[in-house]
Amino acid sequence: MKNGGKAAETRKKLLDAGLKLISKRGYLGATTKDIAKKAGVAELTLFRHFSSKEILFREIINSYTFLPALKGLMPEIKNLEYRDAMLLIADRFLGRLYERRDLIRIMQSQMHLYPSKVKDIYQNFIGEIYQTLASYFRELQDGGPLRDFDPEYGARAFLGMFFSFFTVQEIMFRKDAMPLEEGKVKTEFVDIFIRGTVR
Amino acid sequence: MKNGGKAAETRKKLLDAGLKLISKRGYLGATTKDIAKKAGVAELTLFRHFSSKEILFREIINSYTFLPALKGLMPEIKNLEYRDAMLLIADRFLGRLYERRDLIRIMQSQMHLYPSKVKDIYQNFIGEIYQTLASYFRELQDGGPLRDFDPEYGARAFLGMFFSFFTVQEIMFRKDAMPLEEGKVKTEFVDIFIRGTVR
DNA sequence: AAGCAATGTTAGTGCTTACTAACTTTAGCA
DNA sequence: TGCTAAAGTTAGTAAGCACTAACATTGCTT
Repeated sequence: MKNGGKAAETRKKLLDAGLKLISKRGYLGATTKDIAKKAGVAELTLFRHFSSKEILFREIINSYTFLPALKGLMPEIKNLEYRDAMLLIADRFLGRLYERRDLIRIMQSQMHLYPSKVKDIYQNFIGEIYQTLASYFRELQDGGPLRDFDPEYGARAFLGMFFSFFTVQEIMFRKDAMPLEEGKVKTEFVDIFIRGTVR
Repeated sequence: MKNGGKAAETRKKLLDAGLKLISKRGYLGATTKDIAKKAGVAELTLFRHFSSKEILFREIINSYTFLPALKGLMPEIKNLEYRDAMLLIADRFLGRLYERRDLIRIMQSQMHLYPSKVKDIYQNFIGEIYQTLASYFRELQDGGPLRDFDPEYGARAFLGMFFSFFTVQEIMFRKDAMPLEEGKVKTEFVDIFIRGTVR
């Protein structure tokens, strides 16, 4: 392994440690000393890789920005029935949220520090999902099985149910209050979204 | 006005200023100096009312805890049609969220600092709403117009749509991205919840 | 008018933080 | 073996933080 490879490895360790600590304690609560310790390097090494704490934070946000999560799913979905498609989308969406829970925690708690940056990320992630889902609805409305509701609002309603569930379960209380079972959440929410609640 | 009245007034000003600043900058980001300044008093006065910053924070959380928001609505609701009832609930719920947006911001970002305290508050507020709504569903299922879904999950789905909408709109971006119109949100979300999305 | 509770003013303490300087140690590669 | 990039070690700085001491001032109540 080259020397450059070692530096890149250290850099990665610092980004990982920073992500976890900041998501846990907030930007101000996570000290450079602790981040370095968690990464297993000297504090000075942190500053050799990132000239300030703020730059480290920016790099964390950048490097962990997630790629589109749903777009690649669309071809696959068009061959499914409506209900199965929605179940799949719910599954992937929740999965993505779980994968990125640290980043989401940061977004929710550090929004005030870097509003524009975090906004960009949010729009990359959630915004793209909204659009994809809304256009899927549009197709199914045009001569398809769906009634005439506003697709944008529908996408927000659907994803909002799951996002809120995720927030309560994972961000606010770590599993120890108001537990709902994940599998049942998917089917119940999807059924409500499809059939509504009246007989 | 008595002297005690003046002290109580100062105390209130400090609680108000603390709520706003902490909700904006976080617990660590809001300094006692700034809180006192915002309240229009000397920093020392803050410490004469609250012996430490942490105690000030606790008092803020305590004093702004909201009372049950939906329970009092139930008698009123039983005379309404299902759709009108759900619209009213949506309206009150969203209204309550707007009223308490500062506290909710704190809950979302400072959860990790005081998990048990904030958890209590959350359960007072949201938990009670869930229960109330779930039992309303139960009644309407028993020989009423509602089909047989799990009422707990239904309550979470319904309130989750609105909570998520509120979060995105008010907490994450202050109105400047992905705007949905509030009135339309209520009717679209309620209609989806009632009728679903298929024809 | 006098007393007293509440607040202001000024100056400070000790601690922690982000960040730096100067020098040493390690480990891969020519 | 010796060069070099990368990291370690130690010791520090300046600034900001929560919080305190000592004393002066305000204004309501009687």
